[in-house]
Amino acid sequence: MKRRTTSSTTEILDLLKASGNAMSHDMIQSSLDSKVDRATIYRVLNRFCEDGKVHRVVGDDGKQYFAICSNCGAKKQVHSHNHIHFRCLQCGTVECLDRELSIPLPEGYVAKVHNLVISGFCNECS
Amino acid sequence: MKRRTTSSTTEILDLLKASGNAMSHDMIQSSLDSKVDRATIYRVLNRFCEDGKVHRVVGDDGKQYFAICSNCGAKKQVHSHNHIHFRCLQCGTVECLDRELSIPLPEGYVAKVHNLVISGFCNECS
DNA sequence: AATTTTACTGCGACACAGTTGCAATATTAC
DNA sequence: GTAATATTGCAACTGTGTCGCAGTAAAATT
Repeated sequence: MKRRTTSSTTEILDLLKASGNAMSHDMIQSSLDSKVDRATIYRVLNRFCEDGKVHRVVGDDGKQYFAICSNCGAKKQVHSHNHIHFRCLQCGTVECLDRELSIPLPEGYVAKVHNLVISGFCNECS
Repeated sequence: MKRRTTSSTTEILDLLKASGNAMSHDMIQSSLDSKVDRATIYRVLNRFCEDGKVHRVVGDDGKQYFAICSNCGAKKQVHSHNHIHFRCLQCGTVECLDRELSIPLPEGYVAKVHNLVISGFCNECS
């Protein structure tokens, strides 16, 4: 399945690049200039994840957030981004912290996805 | 609002104690002997969380898991349990890892909730 | 440049998790 | 035993994310 570039894909990718933070579907939808269907946004984002262009974090609010991390751009093929995200309970911003931490697992355990989110108040809101 | 002990509350608490792992709502419902309404289970669990009897983890599947951690029983009042959970993608088990890690946050940031979940395959399933 | 191929989109419907209002019930206090 | 009120069950509802399908548009082919 070859990928095609459409106005939706470029707009969404540009938006994520410009933002720098992790964005939820509804953040993306309301930030887009043109009207793009909900389902399309989800499909675009899922494709980006498959292609390693973007990674997904699930917040403690149960919602998915999508981000292009500047510092993990180099190693795109690594599915398991083991850095931490911070979600502000006040302003809703979800940012990547540049903390790379290696967590030793018990014998016989294999890690596939790291979902590490700390929620609280960012420096703007605390 | 004083709390009352009912058959639902004791059954659910006993179940979580016996299990030792973090359980989702549907795991709990199917494990209960008596039929308890979905909404009731959620309400009971939310009350337990408020009272600090139980803590909540949100998996990268977006679902809530509830657990009584043996090792964090001592410091009940601490809302922010900063230990890590492991969710097996095969068998669905969600367990507490005994790793306590302190994550330094940037200046001005205040942590309220730690939601640290690693998904993969446990030693039984890998 | 026109045509074909097929990836992508929009719409609607759906599945699921979790919450809430309300009347009925059961627990606790008196 | 009776009164006060926390809890329950039911139904309805919200919100997130997915899927099938027909129509559209990007890319390849001619």
